[in-house]
Amino acid sequence: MSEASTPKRRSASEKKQLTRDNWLDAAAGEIASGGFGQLRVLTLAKKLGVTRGSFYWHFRDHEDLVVSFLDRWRDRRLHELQYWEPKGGDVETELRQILELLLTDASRNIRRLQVELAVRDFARRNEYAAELVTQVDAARINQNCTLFQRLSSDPQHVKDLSLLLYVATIGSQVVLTGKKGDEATIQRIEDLMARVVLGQRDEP
Amino acid sequence: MSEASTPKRRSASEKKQLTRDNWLDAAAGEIASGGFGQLRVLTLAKKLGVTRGSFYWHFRDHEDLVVSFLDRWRDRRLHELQYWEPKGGDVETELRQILELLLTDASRNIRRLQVELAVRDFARRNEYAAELVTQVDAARINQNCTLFQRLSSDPQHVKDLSLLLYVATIGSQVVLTGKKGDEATIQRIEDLMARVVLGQRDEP
DNA sequence: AAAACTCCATACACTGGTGTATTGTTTTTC
DNA sequence: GAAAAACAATACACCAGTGTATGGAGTTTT
Repeated sequence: MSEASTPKRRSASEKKQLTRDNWLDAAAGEIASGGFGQLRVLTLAKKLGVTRGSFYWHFRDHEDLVVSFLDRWRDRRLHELQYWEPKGGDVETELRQILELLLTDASRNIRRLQVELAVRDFARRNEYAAELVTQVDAARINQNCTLFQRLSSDPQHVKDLSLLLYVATIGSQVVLTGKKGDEATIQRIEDLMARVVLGQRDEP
Repeated sequence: MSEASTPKRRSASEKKQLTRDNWLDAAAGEIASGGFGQLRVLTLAKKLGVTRGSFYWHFRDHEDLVVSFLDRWRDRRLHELQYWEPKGGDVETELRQILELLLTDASRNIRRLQVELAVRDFARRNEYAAELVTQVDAARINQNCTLFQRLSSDPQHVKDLSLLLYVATIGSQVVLTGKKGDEATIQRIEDLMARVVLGQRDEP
């Protein structure tokens, strides 16, 4: 979080020293492709071109790595919500922006998506991860609520719509996992959701 | 969780011999709680009160167990779709039945849900599992389509609604994973989805 | 009842992974 | 520029898990 002056670009030839964050970045790759269950410090070390001796300098043990990774993930997910304020004057365009952010945009960054799904899966058997996931979920749904307040005056209705939208996006990310033709499908869901939200506006 | 610590000799007290399906059932428990990554034949053997010698008689190796489990899962998921024909004369009550089946009913059987989520997660890094999941997804969405044909005359609209409903259900199962107050939340989603589907009826 | 088949136990070899201790090599700091 | 601190390599002990080979114990077949 606090190192801005040392970007530490390490290529194979430049043997720069590693930071804790470098290890976490490498871990992200492993977690994205194989989940937390496949997270091996040995594999990470090979990937970074060092031995495990380095790892046990930066981290206490394997669990320390996992917890640190989860913490960083939570912090980043919560922090990024700040920049989500849409700035379209029209209500409909604003909604479109939100939907695009939640669906199209999220599906493009497959690495981030894979990590999120891995964290969600891990949360099913790890108390700490589950706690962080609920925090992030709550924050996001709450965020949607504030964005949707312009669409309806009924607060309960706003909450319901936010929740529906959220589970729909998560479901899309789970079901449509990078297959062909998913782009178009996501677009269809996006359109439909927009129609749903706009159509349900202010009718109790 | 706890079993008799006498792996020594299985006394002839009606100790029935194991079948392939018994092993698969035990595997379901492990997969539900820990995912495919935690599937150990040693643990299974302990759970069943035998040693690994038995396992390697019924299965060629660990992979054989996984593939067999996935096959059985696919077969059962496809087969159960047969019994989903709702028989409510009214269109709305029929829709309600479908929704209850997809949301409330599915969330109650947490064991089945956990297994499904584990399979989905495993599918992200296993080609074969991914293939089976797409099969099941397609079959279910298609099923929803046939059920929804009574609600709209536009086939594309029917497809869209089916897909939206499906991703919403999956998303619910992923997000609301057994926390407190989920029953009520699911009920709200169910109501909202019903309003969405009925409200969007036959308007292109 | 002997042979054959089915199912399970035991023992062993082997792999891949963790964690620790110790030493070696760079960077910082004074 | 030397001491100190940060980082990394090596070697080791150790464990959990797989797969295989082989030898039983029950049951069924002939």
